[in-house]
Amino acid sequence: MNIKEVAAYAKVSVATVSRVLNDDPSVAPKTSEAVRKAIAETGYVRSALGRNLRRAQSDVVLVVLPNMNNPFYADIAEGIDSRCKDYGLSAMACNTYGSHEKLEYFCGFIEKRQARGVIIVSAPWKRDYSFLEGLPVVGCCESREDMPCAQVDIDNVQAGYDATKYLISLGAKRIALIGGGEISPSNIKREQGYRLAMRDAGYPIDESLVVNNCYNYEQGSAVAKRILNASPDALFAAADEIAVSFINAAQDMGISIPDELKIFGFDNVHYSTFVKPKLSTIDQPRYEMGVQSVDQLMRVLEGKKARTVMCQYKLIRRGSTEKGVL
Amino acid sequence: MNIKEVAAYAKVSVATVSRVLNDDPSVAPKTSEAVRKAIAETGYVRSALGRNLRRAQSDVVLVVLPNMNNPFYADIAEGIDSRCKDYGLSAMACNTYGSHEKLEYFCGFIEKRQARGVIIVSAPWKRDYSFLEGLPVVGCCESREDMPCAQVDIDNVQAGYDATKYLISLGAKRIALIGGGEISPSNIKREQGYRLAMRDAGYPIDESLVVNNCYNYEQGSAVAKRILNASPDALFAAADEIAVSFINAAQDMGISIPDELKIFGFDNVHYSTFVKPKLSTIDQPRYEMGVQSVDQLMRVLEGKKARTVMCQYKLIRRGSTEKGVL
DNA sequence: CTGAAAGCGCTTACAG
DNA sequence: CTGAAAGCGCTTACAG
Repeated sequence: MNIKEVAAYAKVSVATVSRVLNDDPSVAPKTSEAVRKAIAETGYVRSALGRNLRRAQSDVVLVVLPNMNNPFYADIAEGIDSRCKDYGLSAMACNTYGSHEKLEYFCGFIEKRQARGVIIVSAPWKRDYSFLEGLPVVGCCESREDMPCAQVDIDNVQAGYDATKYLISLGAKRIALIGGGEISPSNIKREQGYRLAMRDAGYPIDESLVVNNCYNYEQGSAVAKRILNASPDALFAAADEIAVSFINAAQDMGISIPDELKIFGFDNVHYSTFVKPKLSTIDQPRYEMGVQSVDQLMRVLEGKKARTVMCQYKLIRRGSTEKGVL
Repeated sequence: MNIKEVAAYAKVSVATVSRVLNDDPSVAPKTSEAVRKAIAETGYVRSALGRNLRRAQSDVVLVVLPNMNNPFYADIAEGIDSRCKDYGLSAMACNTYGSHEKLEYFCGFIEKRQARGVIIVSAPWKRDYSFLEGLPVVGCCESREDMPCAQVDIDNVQAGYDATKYLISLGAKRIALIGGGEISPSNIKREQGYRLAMRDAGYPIDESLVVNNCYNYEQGSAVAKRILNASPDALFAAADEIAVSFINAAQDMGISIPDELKIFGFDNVHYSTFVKPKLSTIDQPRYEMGVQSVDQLMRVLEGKKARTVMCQYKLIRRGSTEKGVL
């Protein structure tokens, strides 16, 4: 069933059917009604292919993200979904699994006219991003200088600084840092913040307490013993999952939290409250960051100047750093 | 830049450019080379819109799922991604947030010609699924009789039976059941399996130990005290998140696990090993289920008979049910 | 208020 | 081996 058949069924021209489909007010009420009746009776569904080809634009926004394992992305996606709907667009998520080739492949959907724009959530960490130049693309999280597009993020240097300063305010002096990928922009910034705060407090950093390239629970557990044996009095992990691995490792070693060791994470994922004590962490406004990403993408699409947006994070105090706190 | 301009640039017809684009072997090597050069020099990217309209098909498979919060879906998505690639298709994920309207909306992409087919992961729980009749759609998880399409799932009745029987084999007699949605097909089946196993063992079910509509950690925590005060000797939760909430609640009440209470979950999500003791659970072959879903979808698209596939699950024994087990 | 016609960017039988 | 032409399903100026 195509528009021509519906037109014949309703005894009008295809132009008229098209006008009804597009709510053109110039169509006479009676004609419009007849066409709607024909559409209903035939079960006709307009082909987006014909329409999009003719209008030279798609109504799909691609959300390109590393994978769906991290629930951190879920709220961002929800913000994107919601705001896209406001603009009459549909968001669809594609996984790169960290592959730069896949990122390029999905961005290619713009040029192939299958997507109106792309929101890149936590871009893979290496490589050249110059191919994004001029494309309707917005980055969300893992913002970086060499990405030629508007980006949405939090101030990770400040967040790392705040977290460390908070631990210091609780009396910590020997603070371990367990970081993620050495080339991850956010990780680099969080470490910068950590180092600034330690310097400002006048505390030396014991480099044996600093570890990087620690991505998941298993890797955290693997280095935990060595770090904990060096007796830090606090620990700042660049991800909640790592922090949780240290909570467990510390408890196995009979180290009491938060008395002997304060542990601080990052991201406030839902299971950060499943552990005991509950994890203190940084909460990023994930949903809002998704919304902002769409807004900036729309600015690009409308030819307006898009800008890089820094969102407000929250420091969440819980039992892993303070006794008696929820 | 369109195919016409490339043709002019290469001094050939658009037909020839199209043939080169489609690797038609009838094109003379020299001509082909010249066209490829033109494409490279002009930076031409073929419009998928024109191509898809002409060929009357899209190369996108929509993966419709409730949300991205549950890492359970991540592995399914990865299996789908991987298998789609084998078929030259691109998988894109869309969230319904449990809305039946959104499910219908996304399935509409098939009729709008924007998607070749749809894989519905964990369909929303109520309503009429007859609109799927005849569409190239496959269901994955939460399989149901009234869904007129091929489906991929595990045998949830048997899994519930096995889990319960396993707890019984460890000496449990008063086994609590904490279920999810009362109208979720998988939940209903797991409870069936539980009841069958209890009956086969000749143990009565204390209905005060059976709870449903318990979806998340908070809801688990909310009912935990009442259930635990009724002193079950084991507990089967229809989701790991619920099981974890009970591990924590039991420990708060001074109940020792697994000695006084054995706890069993479902799904083997990654944080089921973050807790202490580690959680015994049922592991579904998520990746494989994703792969199978694509295979069945391809059968539908090729006009072959697709079938409903039951995958093998694994019962994972850990410390929440047995002392000394990893 | 409505219709005939051009055209979006491709692919593919058909003819040569 | 290559090109001219039709046509996929729409939208939209243009004419009336």
